[in-house]
Amino acid sequence: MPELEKTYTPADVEARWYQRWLDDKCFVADPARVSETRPAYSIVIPPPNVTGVLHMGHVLNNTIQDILCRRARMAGKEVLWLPGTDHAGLATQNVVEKTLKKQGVIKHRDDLGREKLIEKIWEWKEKQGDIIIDQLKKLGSSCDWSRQRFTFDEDYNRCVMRVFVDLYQKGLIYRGKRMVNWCPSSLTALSDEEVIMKQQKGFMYHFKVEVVEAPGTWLTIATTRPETIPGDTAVAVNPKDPRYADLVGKHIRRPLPLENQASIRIVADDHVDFEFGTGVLKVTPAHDKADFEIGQRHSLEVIDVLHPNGVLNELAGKDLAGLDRFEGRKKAVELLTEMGAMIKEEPHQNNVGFSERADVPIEPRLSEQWFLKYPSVKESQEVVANGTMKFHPDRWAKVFDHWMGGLQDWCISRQVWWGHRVPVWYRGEETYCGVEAPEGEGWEQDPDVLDTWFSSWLWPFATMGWTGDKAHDSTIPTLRAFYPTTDLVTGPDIIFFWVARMIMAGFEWMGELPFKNVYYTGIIRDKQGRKMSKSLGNSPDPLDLIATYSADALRFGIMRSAPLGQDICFDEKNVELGRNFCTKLWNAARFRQMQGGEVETEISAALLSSDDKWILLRLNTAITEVSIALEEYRFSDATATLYRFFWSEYCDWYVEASKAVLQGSDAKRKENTLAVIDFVLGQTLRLFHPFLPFITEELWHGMGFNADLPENQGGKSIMFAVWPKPLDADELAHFGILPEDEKTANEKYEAVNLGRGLKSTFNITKKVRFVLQPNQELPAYEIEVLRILLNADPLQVDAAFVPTKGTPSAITPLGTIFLPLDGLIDIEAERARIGKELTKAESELEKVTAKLADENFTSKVPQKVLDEHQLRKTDWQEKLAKLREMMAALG
RNA sequence: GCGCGGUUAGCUCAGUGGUAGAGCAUUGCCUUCACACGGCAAGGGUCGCAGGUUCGAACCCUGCACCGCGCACCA
Repeated sequence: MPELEKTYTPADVEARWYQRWLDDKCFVADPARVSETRPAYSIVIPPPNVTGVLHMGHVLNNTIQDILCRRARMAGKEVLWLPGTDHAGLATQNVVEKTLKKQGVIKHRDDLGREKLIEKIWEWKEKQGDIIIDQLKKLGSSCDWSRQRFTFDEDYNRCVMRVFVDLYQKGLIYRGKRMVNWCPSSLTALSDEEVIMKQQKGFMYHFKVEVVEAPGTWLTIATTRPETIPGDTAVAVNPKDPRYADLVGKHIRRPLPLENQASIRIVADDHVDFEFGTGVLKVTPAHDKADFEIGQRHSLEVIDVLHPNGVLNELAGKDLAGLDRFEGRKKAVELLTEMGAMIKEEPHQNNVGFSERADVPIEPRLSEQWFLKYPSVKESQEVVANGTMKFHPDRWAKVFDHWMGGLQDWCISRQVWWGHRVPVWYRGEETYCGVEAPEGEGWEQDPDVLDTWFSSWLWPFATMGWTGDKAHDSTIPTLRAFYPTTDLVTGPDIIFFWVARMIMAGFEWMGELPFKNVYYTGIIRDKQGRKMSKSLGNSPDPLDLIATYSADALRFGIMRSAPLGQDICFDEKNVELGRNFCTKLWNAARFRQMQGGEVETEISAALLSSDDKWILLRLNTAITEVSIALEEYRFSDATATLYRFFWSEYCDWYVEASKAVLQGSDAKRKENTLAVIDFVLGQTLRLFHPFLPFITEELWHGMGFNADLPENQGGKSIMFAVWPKPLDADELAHFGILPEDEKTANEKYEAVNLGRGLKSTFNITKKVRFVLQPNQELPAYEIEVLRILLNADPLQVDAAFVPTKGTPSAITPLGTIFLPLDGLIDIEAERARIGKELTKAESELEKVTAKLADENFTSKVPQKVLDEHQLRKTDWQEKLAKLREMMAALG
């Protein structure tokens, strides 16, 4: 057995193994290997933005995917984890534009023009685009990099074009002039999902207008946006509102712009809530969605008073034109005040839609855009509702269903340059839609590009070579073998953006769901519960964490704190704990090596100690728990089990107890104990591998566990070693392990705990003499284990032991343990200690006795509960009697 | 307004009807021959509040409060 270094150096080890895995093509999926006995397992990565850098959300998300993939590999599946990046239209263009501006290359994107800017972005992508990919590799992600995709690759672009054309031909895509969410900063339309409502503190302005037909009659209007008054083309009241019934059909004089105080109509519309404000609504069809609809119902003129960038235009009048909308608001208030129309302004809270990316209030704006009526809605909704596709946790199914039930057409065109261009050409009155440009002269392509998500929703199949030609697609090995994918791991924040749309796309073009399970991670928060974000600067750099603690530690730390379905409260302490855990694992392995000898593979049933049997049973439990937890996506439970099993059960109890054999002189027993250790360690490394890929691989080889294994079953890499199975009934019988063996060792450990407690109570820090007055026959081996675990010197076994007055003692399942403290007896302290225990025993006994005396209880309770209480009563009675004896012995 | 989560030890969380748990943190002791990134031990909770069901409630039911999220939205 080779010798392990005294300290573990993760940085070297992690880099070395990752390169080895790549060189050995360990992550490459081969569709040809898929068979009935070797089922396919696949995940497509949620493609990170190509401009992105790894953040804690990626760490969480990709660690989970990697765990699932590695575990599937060990379970004998052919695994494809398909990676790639997203061109992220607007986001990327913003980043590159900003960089170019900073470098002084341009002042505005028009300085370069469309083609040149796109060229620049491609250059940037070639240079910077793999940063996040490299970071994912640092984390240990076992993606099949030979299949890495980019949503703007040529092949992928063709998929997007095909889908557009298909939907166009089906009549599901149309172009129309509609009210859309306009971002005045990015100068593009946005989908409803890209608008975030935020509560804003502003003012409600009340101003009065005069009725034209009845001079001297004034109406008061409440508005939050006085700067849009020049765009008003009516005022509206509720038809049922008695206050204004006689005014409907009359006109008011619009106060702004000053040079054009037009007379506009008073209309009646049900939309107006007469309890809100003054019950009089100014109608600005160009700048409000609801107003636009009112305008449609009453055939109102639409006056757009804003430039696309949010600056008021000449229609707003000479006083307002050229002002930004917020400046214009102040100016409009001034003007109204000056003319005496302003009645009051009061603080007002309302919700304003913000552009998700640019973080500025959006403008509802009338413009010509492309829209999509969602396809395959019914199938998509059903497949989740009936559980064919499972959401974890399943409460997201309800959220999904709700959204699917209220679908609005999707505005898919964007007025940016970086993205898939709308495949539509115009020539005079002619329109052509096709994957390729039309033949002939004079065609001009639509300038818009498509929403990034219009490409992302094809990800599960467009990455696998999909062409849209059914006959051909059915011959594509990757698509055949790995679609539909098994699991999708993503955040619930993109359930509408991405998940829902992928489901619809899957049905529409593959005729099948795109994945069978969706696991929604939590959102990572800092210790104060705040969402991690760049602007708050509260997100640690995962690469720093990896440098400080190792990738394994980061993975373990984040998994430990990621319960299913809940947000994650991130604390670097967890990563530190992960690091400590790896160190523990390393040292435990070293301890085994220091015992010498080769890897022992033969366990002799006859030579198994009670502790051996115990640890084998605990291992069985751990294997079962971890396996089930992983199947149910309970990653934090799985890590908790691993932690408990390895640190507490294996290291703290089993290894310490085994020292009785290892430090003894019986070579045969020693060899057998080593065989148990090797078996447990080998299984443990396998269980840990999905979580801690690097250190487990290093130890797997360092300990020689790979020797004698077939190449594809752990000989080459632990990642192909067979996932542990609990010993079955036959195997347990073969080793002579009975369920009660667990109890036997537990009783011994309880005795140890009590003995240590005594020592601690009396502040004994050195080796000391214990006396055990056993209540049963105890083999020498057990005595020796007790002696070692108690750090006793000596441990005297004496059934007839008569303690001197005041000797501290404890009642244990194996008998009474005494701590004879010749000359050091503090009778008062011991009396106090026993007194405390007495009180506890008395009160417990009282409680259980009272319950058992209650007919109401005994007559209604199931037998099992009754027995349990009866037993508890006896236990406490015995204990109490002993304690009284001990007290009496103190005199 | 509608809906969904959450509220258990200082912190992060397990615990779906039968003796309140874990890890971390804290405190004390220990440089014991794998590991001080370690070992041993100790202290610490009327389970958000109020009712109800039950022999028995952290757990089931009703209402409320607070925190977080989503959807909708009235100028």
